[in-house]
Amino acid sequence: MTPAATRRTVTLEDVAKEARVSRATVSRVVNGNEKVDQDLARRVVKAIASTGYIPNAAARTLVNRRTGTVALVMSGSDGSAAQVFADPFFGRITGGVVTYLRDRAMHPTLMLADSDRARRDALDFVRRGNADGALLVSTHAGDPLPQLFVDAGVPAVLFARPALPVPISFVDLDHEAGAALAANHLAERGCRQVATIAGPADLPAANSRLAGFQRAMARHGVPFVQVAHGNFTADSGEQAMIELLTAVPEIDGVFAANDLMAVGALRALRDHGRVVPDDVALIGFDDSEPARLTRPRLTTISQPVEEMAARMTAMLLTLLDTPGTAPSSVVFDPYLVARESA
Amino acid sequence: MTPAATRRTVTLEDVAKEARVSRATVSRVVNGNEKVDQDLARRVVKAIASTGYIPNAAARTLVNRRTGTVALVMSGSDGSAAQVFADPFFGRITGGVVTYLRDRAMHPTLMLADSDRARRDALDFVRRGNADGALLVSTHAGDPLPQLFVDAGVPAVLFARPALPVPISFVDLDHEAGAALAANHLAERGCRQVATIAGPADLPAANSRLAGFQRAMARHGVPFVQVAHGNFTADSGEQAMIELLTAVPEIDGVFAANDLMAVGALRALRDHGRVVPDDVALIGFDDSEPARLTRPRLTTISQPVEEMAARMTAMLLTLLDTPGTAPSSVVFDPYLVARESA
DNA sequence: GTGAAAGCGCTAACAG
DNA sequence: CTGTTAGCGCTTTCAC
Repeated sequence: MTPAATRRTVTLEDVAKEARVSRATVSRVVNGNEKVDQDLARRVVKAIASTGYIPNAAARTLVNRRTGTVALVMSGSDGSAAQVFADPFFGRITGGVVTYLRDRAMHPTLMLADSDRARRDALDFVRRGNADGALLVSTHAGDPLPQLFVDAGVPAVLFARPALPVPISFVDLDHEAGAALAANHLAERGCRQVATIAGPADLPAANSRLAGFQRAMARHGVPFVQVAHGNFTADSGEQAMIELLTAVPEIDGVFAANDLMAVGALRALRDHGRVVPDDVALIGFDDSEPARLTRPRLTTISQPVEEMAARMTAMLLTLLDTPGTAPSSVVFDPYLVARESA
Repeated sequence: MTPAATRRTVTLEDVAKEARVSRATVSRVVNGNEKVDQDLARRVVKAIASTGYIPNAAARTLVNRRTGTVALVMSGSDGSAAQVFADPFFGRITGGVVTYLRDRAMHPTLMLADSDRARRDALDFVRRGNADGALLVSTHAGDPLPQLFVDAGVPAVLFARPALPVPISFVDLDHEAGAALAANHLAERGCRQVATIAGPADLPAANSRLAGFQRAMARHGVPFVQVAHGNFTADSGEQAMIELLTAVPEIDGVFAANDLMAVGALRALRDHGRVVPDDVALIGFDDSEPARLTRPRLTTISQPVEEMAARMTAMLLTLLDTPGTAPSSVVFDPYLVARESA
């Protein structure tokens, strides 16, 4: 073999020279494109190896208009950086996205959109062509992010239905149905003094769960359910449970709008000498890791986050390949995972 | 205002024409670079606004050799995608990295290196210039990733000291000291029948914690500590605790090499009717979210992951700005967080 | 099938 | 201070 080249940077040109062909031919071989003569191809391959050639992504992108990168934008309420990443949700979404993307030789670039400035940055990131499109994990109701992307005509797909009616693709869960599952389970156990720990009021998903739960309980002859609000953290769940305990001393069933709050509720219940599920049955939502870590283990409503994230990614890639496509949506069905807490 | 341009893509050229200046001048204004005449600058700014100009990242990168992106490579044992992202560690590292990067207008691209193929992809990603450098979260001992990057001369910094002696920068924690902190605390409580739930044997950090614990206990006159191994998951911790309970029935103190395993141990302990901390004191490691969620709350050894991740990122950026720099390392000090479990 | 040549959009000397 | 002129490395018609 010839000694490895010491040049600052090996280009297509160098390979061409080495293989005694034109740049165009090397390009064709590199991209496995057209029909290139076997012999030439062999020579090119050898030249690539001997020169240690590595294609330059920027040059490619400049002409192809493709980066192989998508922005994964975590939209959080202002200044919630730490909390966003601490939530098990983040890991699950990321896992789903990465897993889907890697098989297509693509990668997500992480972005936090928790201020006007950050939102503009995220948008500009893809407008400048740093990414081909965006995956928006949008949460709260007033989030201007979706509209921002739609207005700019930037390809994007949402995780969670937009609160405001924005013409954009999204994946979501049937939150109402999930909450109804919890209500049914509680009712079947014979719970009558039922309460719920709801999520933040500015979060559409949280409201759907609350509404779904109330409606379903009403169908079971329980027209009133006490509600306390939390913010999806364990501590807030504990706090809410304490409130509930005072408001409804004879409480025998609780539905928490996510697992983390259910974990907090579990703590409060234990501290107050209530045995779960004997004294009070408790159901969470999400079926995330924490649900499996408690004692008793949490009965919960499963949300297939990884699968949803993968689907969202697939939708974005389709959108990228077929620009004109109209927005579409996919709503996943939740199901109840019966464990020990209810 | 003139009507917004409908052109397919607005370039510097268009802005120049609109402002009646040269491309160079526009470029200068855009980059806030040199001293440009106030009047011209104003005209340019106006033209940028009226044309809706957005700089093209690829073109820029092609000449600058900078992308503003760094690869965040999570190295996992083969085929552990899901587990990597489920670990609270992942979120904490990501949080630290994103937080540090965003102020510098940079972003991390996520990558999972859990196979030879994936490792090469990660390396090529930055070699092709998709990213300026790499942050390697390398775990297990045999990991070829660090060496791979060093051999290729690609700028990279590790999270966790490399098992094999590789000339590369890294941040790490003084695991031995952390374990010793746990040992001292247990000894001070008067624990004598002590055991530890160690991490995977192929993980340097886990071994250091084990060694540090054993050594410190020996200093306290406890020459032998029973050890059971887990794999850093809660389930494995529970399993290990069960083993320990049979091996050392009179056990009164346990040190788990991470919080997740401690959570599992807590479950086993409860199931066996042992009261924590009265019957047996339990200490975890990491001070991650789960440590705060249990009842009793976990006494644990704090590892400042976010801070370490930020520092690692800072080191990479320095390396990028000053290519010739010799590898450096920063070792953080752990401290004990006393809560209720010990 | 293969090569020549024309850009992709931008920055950075280098003159003026 | 500003404009002119080369490229950065690659893909892609378009002739041969």
